[in-house]
Amino acid sequence: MGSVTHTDNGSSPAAPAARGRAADTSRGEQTRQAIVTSAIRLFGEAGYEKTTMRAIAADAGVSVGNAYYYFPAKEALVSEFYLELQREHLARVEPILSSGTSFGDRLAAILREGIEVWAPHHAFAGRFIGIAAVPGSPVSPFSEESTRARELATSIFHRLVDSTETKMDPQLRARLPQLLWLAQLGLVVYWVHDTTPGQRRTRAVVDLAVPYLEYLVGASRMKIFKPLTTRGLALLETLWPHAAR
Amino acid sequence: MGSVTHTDNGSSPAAPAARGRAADTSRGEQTRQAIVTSAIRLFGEAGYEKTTMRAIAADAGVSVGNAYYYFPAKEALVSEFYLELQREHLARVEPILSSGTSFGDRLAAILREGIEVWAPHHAFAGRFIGIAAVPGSPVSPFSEESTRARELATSIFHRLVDSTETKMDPQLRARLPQLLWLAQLGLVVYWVHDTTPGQRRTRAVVDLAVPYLEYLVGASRMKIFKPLTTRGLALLETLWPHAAR
DNA sequence: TCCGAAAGTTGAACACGTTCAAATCGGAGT
DNA sequence: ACTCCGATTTGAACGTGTTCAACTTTCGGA
Repeated sequence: MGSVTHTDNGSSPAAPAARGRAADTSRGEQTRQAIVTSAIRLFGEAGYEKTTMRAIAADAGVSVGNAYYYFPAKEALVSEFYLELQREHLARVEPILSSGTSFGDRLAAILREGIEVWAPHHAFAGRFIGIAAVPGSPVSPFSEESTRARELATSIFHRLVDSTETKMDPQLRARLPQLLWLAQLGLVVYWVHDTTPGQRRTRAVVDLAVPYLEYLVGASRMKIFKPLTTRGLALLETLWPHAAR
Repeated sequence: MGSVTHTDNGSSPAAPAARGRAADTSRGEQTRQAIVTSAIRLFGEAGYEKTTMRAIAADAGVSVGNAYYYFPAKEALVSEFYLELQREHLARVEPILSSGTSFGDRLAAILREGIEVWAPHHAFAGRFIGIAAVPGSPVSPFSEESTRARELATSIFHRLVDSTETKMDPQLRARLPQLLWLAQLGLVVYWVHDTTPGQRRTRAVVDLAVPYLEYLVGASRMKIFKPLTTRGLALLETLWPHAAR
């Protein structure tokens, strides 16, 4: 869980006078990490609301004000939590991508691992989605700030698609990673609202949806489905122009 | 805008001792309305965060505590705002449903009117979605509490589908209203995040998506599309069992 | 070795959402 | 007219996220 190489994410230790931007002064980075660690643990233990900034600061052994020196708001700490889980997901996905199984099997495995990683934090995820859904938020999956995280996520599907031999419409192939990312987004929203024990409903949806997607993808190369594919992709192009990754 | 007949919604004036449930004691209802009116106006003027409970109470001429006698939280007032706009949308949709134009034209008109109604509150809608997205929230479109609002919304699409003569798979016809509701939900999410001036991107999406949907619906009765339709509906059935309206 | 500026840190203070014990009101029953 | 009793109303108080002016530490260069 914990010890994953920390990719230098965009979050800044310097809210004031952000010009210096040196790699990481040992002291500052240490404090920052202490805060993040405490926040993640407390969020996981007590949820979002119950975990107060004062508690996080106390647990990390710093003052409240100091936490705000490194993070502009409580929400920013949530995004650290998210990054932690995304790294975990990424690590678990690696062997799946390397495996030689079919497109559908690997897609299902990727989605299931995502659910698995988040499962212990279902309650927290509800709050998280509330924060991520508001447009201005840096945690929003559509925001400028999360471009990196978005690319990281789509890169998974890029590798999946690139390494699959399933025949499909070439235009679709080019766009499939983004479509899968969107599908995953929808799945997450569904999962968060899924109150069945262990979110078993969501798992059932995956079981059904993945073969369906596989079928659709395969069908895309058939002549009769061309208009469906083409027009769908045209819609996607309006929705999400290809230039903007 | 303002003077729409007030359908007796579920919100309660009685947080404490809610058993009596009499129609509406003149006094209480008057206070309640004053608070709602002030809240809606201030939300519209200054947004969600900027509008404080103290300001709402002051504007309505009551004490802060009194506002909490009628509404359990600030969020509850947001749902009043939402209801107001939904009523407005409903009113505008009425003539559209009665019009004899094609399925697609009416669907597009319905969606466009929705955008029109919300357009002045784009910023506010961002916050609103953040609140609605969290599972426990009574404002969540999937929550128990908003069953009524959900039914009201789907009823629009029910009437649209029932009064359309477009040929389509009968199974699909039975489920189409819910699918359209889901599509509308997606559109709203997209619109909220659409930063193009006047949200013109969203309008373009409607222009493209509606004919596409019309095409898909029409195609559903063709033999070659049967598996696509059937399996899609099976997925929907898992996702959202028909029994649970 | 010392200085000064930058980085880091502090805790009190502020504004806000929310709670609650107490005060007030209004009308039904006598 | 009087008395209850529930419905309504109040405002002070609490806990929270956030800000900020002041303080301390660090460290490169004279």
